[in-house]
Amino acid sequence: MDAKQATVIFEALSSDVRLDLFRLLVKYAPEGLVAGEIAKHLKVTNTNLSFHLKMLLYAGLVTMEKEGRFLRYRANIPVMLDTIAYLTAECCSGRNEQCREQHAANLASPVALLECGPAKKI
Amino acid sequence: MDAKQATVIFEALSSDVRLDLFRLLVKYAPEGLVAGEIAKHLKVTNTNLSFHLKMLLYAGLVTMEKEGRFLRYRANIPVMLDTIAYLTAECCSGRNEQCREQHAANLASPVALLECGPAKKI
DNA sequence: GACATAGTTCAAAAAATATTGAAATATTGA
DNA sequence: TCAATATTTCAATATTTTTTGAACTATGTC
Repeated sequence: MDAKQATVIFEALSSDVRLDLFRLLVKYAPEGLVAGEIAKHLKVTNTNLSFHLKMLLYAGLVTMEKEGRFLRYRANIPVMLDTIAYLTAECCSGRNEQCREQHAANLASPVALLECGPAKKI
Repeated sequence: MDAKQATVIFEALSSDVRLDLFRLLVKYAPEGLVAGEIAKHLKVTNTNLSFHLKMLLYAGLVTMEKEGRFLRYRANIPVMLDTIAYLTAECCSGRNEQCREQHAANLASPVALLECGPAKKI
């Protein structure tokens, strides 16, 4: 994955509606949902749902399959895994061991977050 | 991390300029860079750089520290690790086995070592 | 064929984001 | 103190994204 593809994916995930949408499809994986079922779960008009689904499709985060007169959407998990791999590479930049240790420490004691890289935290 | 925070982070990463900016700061971690140094690396006006840095700060992805008359910016790696943990949880949603298989099939990248599933981080 | 259903596309309006130059703030050094 | 430097804030403009309702396409049913 390159930076351009990554920004398209982050843009796809940067709206409340679309993140909810994607998480819903993950929840209903691997069967997915048809558009009408999605509309029942989320409070958006059909038109707007189409718009956001198209953005997720463009980013490659979901797939679409025709099913009679329905359209079934599914989360594309491998693309999400590639995204995670990209962030993992970007966030540590060759300091993977260090980051992994500190992340483990973070999980062990969430209050005292250890720093990975810079010695500052918010 | 909740969905609201996640969308703010994805929004921060959804612009070419800001993704480049964040990756630059990761590259120069843990020392970070002062604003002027950043401006030399990226082709952006100072004003616009300030604007984008502020968004990354708001998302928590970078930290700022005063240094005489300079301002030093650093990537906040723990926040990125939390983001990866969030995506890892979102992408599999209780179907860890299935995702792990897909991930194994995906492992062309030498970097990605994350497993899938909420309680399985690193 | 006529009709209802599922979902999309289109065009316009509304809202949010990005970029710019000028002015402001703060720090350093002479 | 004065001038130079580093960087931000402000206000205006340009651009992009989101939302909406109406019209359209395709499928299934009677």
